[in-house]
Amino acid sequence: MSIRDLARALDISIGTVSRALNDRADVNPETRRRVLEAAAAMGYAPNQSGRSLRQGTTNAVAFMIPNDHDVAALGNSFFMSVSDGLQPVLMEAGLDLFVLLCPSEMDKNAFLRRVVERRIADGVIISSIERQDSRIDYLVGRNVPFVALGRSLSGGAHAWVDLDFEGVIAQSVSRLARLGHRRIAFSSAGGRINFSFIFAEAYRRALEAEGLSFDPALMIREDGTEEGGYRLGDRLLAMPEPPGAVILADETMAIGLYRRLYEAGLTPGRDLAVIGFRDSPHCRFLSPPLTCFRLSLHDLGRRLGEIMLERLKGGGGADRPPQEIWPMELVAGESDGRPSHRLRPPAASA
Amino acid sequence: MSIRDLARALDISIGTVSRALNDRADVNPETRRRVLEAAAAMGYAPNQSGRSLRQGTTNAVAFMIPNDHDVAALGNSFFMSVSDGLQPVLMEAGLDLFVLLCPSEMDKNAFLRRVVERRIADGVIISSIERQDSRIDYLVGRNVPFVALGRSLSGGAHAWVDLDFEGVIAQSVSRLARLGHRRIAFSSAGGRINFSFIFAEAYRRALEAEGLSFDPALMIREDGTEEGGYRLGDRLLAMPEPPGAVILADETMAIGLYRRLYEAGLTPGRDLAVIGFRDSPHCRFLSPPLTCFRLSLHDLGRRLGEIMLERLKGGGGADRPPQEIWPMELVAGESDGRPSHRLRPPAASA
DNA sequence: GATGGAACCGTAAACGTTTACGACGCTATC
DNA sequence: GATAGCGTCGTAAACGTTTACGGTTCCATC
Repeated sequence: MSIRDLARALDISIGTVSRALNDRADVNPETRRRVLEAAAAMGYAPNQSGRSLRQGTTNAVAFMIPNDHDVAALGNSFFMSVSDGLQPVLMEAGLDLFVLLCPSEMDKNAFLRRVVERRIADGVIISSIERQDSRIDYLVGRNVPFVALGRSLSGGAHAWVDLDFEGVIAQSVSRLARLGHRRIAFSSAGGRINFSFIFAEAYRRALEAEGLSFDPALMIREDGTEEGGYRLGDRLLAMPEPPGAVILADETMAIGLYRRLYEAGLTPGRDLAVIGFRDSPHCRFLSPPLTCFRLSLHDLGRRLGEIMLERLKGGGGADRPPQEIWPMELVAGESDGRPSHRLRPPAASA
Repeated sequence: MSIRDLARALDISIGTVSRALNDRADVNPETRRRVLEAAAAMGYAPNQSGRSLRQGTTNAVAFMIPNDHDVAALGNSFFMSVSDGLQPVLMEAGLDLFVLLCPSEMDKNAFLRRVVERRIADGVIISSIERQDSRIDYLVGRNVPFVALGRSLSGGAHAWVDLDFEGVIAQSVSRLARLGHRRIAFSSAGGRINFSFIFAEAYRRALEAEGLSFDPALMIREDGTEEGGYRLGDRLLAMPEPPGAVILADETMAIGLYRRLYEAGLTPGRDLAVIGFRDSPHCRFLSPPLTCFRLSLHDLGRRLGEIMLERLKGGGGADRPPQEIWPMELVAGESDGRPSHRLRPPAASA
């Protein structure tokens, strides 16, 4: 079922069929109608490989997301929501969206190179951006249209979209300081992901802005998972001089942290102030409600699509590529009360 | 950077280059070495469109997952984990995996047709199978290699893999009955998804097997989300004759249900026995621990990949397509205690 | 009636691969 | 020394499209 069959059935040339299907000008309206009708009737759709080969374009955009274990928690709901906004924008423009999962064992650079060199997509969206990310240098070097979901020190004038980590931390610290907190801990996953660095830097600056001193012992590295949050609770409880508040770089941690606190007979918000990061559905049912920050991932995804289309059309022209930081809005819960000094479990203090 | 450039650089014919790259027999080992070396040095990778066009095969498998709102909750962790097992198997065989998200506004059938007709992938994995699913008829009719993640009444002898819903319900009901429960509710999302029907049917049969009577009021339809679980709690509390136990078709509901119970001053396991479905990471931190069922989604994904490879190789031969039901193993928590009659909130009973 | 132009359509090349086929050179055999 | 066979390689066709180019028809104009 190729264009040839369709042409034969209609007794016209394949050139005309192609023009009719592609809405070109120089074709008789009546002919176009017949072609479209026959195509629908015979269930014809152009072979994408043929088109790609001829046009040098695949009509597809690849969204590369890592399947790492540490991102699995975050990634799930996060990337799905983003894709949900991204997809319709691309589809509107006649582009397919291929979500590509980079296997955990495979090098992200090698994976990306493979995708680009085999010409699987016209444009790429990369995520989980590292502080220095060679994928960006590679894409810039090969002049591949792309958008990064996350900032980086690499590259330079490439398009990216990112969340306002600085704003989140600044708001959190200042809010806690207003409540009277002077020892505010911060927990992040570390690693090479750039937002870990941004978070850490913003944390120090925010403390400074509030006139609070920085204590290295209060910057705690734990996975951004439920388990990580549980272990964070362990560590906080074991500290000789525990903080009165903790800010989480990943709200998923709150689930584990809450659990650990409850096990110790403590209540979040009363015995330890907790502020989470994103207002994710899985945390919406924590009790007491978690203070965190809202952002429409759907809108973010849509914007990502728009930028992608721009990059594809522009062909890497002289226009400044957009670089956007999306603010997040505080959602006040009841998890971040005034300081108390009850963090030691009752058993220990008895 | 095509095969022609590579051939020119090596001063041999493109035919030989192609044979060398594709590990064909009739090529001098020394020549092959030179070709591979040059390809690596010059960063050459065969253009996928060219290959596809010539071979009539795309070296890709499409994993079509819906982006519906009701599956968004389930889908997140579920599909990611499955993909994580699936991906390496395909990659080992030189196949790319494209995760395709069907936009919520778009008809699933139209989306699938588009994918198949444009020859985007050699094989398809479909999910969220409905009781009668025309996608299956379509794929069978067009002789497209595929595996369904979920049973259906449609099709017939096609390959599928599914979870053992019957076993889960039978185990849950019998376990609760042994604990002395006689009024056991069941909550599922309904809709056209086949597992809703399977669950409902299995529920009735399991009651019968235990000599318990079926009460339509105890089959409660709610979304398989946190919110759905919360509303389920509302409804249970409002019942004139509340059940002593409830089985959830989606463990995510447990999060909302727990919350609602706590708000009413009630404790899962003591005041209401709760059994969830899957042992998902998001429920692992519920307190008291949720009784649910374990299954390695990673293994399931791997098996899905193996079956896909089989289907692609077999070319739809005379062999029986595999149809597998994966058993799930009970993980005893503390959420399913003996019956009590304290479901009415203390305020109401006081 | 010759000419120009517009509207429409057919022809054929090109995209980058793979692969059937045949050609070449060499060695071993009778 | 002719021949067969093997190992290696080049040639060219084919996959399904799109598109530049030229051709045909028809109508309007001078």
